Amino acid sequence: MNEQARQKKAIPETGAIGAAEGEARPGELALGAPLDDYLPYLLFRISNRLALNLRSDLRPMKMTLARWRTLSVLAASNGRSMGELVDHTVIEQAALSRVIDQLQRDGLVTRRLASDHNRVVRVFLTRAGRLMFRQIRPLELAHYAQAIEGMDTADLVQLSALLHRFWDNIDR
Amino acid sequence: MNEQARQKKAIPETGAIGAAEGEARPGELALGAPLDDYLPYLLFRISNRLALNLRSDLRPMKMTLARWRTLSVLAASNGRSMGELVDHTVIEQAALSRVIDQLQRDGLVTRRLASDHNRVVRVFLTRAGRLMFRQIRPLELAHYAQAIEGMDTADLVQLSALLHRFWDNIDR
DNA sequence: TAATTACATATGAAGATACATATAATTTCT
DNA sequence: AGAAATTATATGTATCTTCATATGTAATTA
Repeated sequence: MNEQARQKKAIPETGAIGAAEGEARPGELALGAPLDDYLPYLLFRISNRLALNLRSDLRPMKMTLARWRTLSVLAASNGRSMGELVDHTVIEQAALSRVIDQLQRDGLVTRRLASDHNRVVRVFLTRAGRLMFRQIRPLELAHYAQAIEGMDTADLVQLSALLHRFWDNIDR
Repeated sequence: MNEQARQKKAIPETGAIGAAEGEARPGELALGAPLDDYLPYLLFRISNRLALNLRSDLRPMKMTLARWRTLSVLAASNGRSMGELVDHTVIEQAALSRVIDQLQRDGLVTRRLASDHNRVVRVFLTRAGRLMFRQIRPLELAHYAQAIEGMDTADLVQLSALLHRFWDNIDR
């Protein structure tokens, strides 16, 4: 990411090369249209850049993104079932199962059968898990502070509201 | 994702279990604070849900998300170098190299040495690549249409502007 | 209540990604 | 110009994710 950043601003958003070859006929999807304003693509890039940036902080403490997000969800809402974690983390069930394996191996969470339903597994942070969360969260928040630089509360409230509407539309 | 959707609305955002254990002392990061309004987390969930939804459409045509996004970037801006593609797709260099391998194997792109710099590789869509793009794009746009249901142009312009500011802050 | 279906989680195998490093082409420095 | 540093891309290896399916538990039905 570092080397790439240096050259970034030099890249034209729509190359003459591509535009020449991909001219759209009327009624057809434009091949040479810029992607930058397409919201899903913008959202994706933001999310992945944030992930990329955070990863460098996570690496020294042997933490991966999937594990970190899972830890965060548990920090906000301990004792969730696997299924609930799947929904909250947006990690696939099979992957989540192994994410929890790893967190458990590292002593950060424990699995316990739900008292009422013997097929439901609930996941709990351990003391070490809570400690790890408290240790990493500030690093994440530092990134966030940079991301919202120059944006005031009204902007953020607005952005949050719009994103929630977006989310409600796709989450089903 | 389907089974999970059914139970989703029943999940309380902050569990009493977690809240009880993770009470924050003054000046400390809240352990039991809801994650839902934390923007990076919201962005991540949106991005991943979109990805998850799209993947089911991509699967039948043997297309993966990384390959699709790369194809999209090339459709918007053909003949980019590997490095430029890394920036635009936010896929890591090593991963992108193999993504291009695959696309090339499938006959959707070709690699060509840049005429002036013998170490930069430029990537071009083939006819088949353009066809594939035109075939998949409508599916993606259908998802998008659903995502922005109920949002008017002003909302979208606003959202886009805010996200661009966010992006500019983190992209370096 | 035995059989059937649905649900929650786990696991094997294949494929994809990440990290470190290799290779090769330029550029910079002295 | 020659040596050292930089840049662009590729590749080996370990780890992670995905897809398909297995396993065990609970709910439904005949």
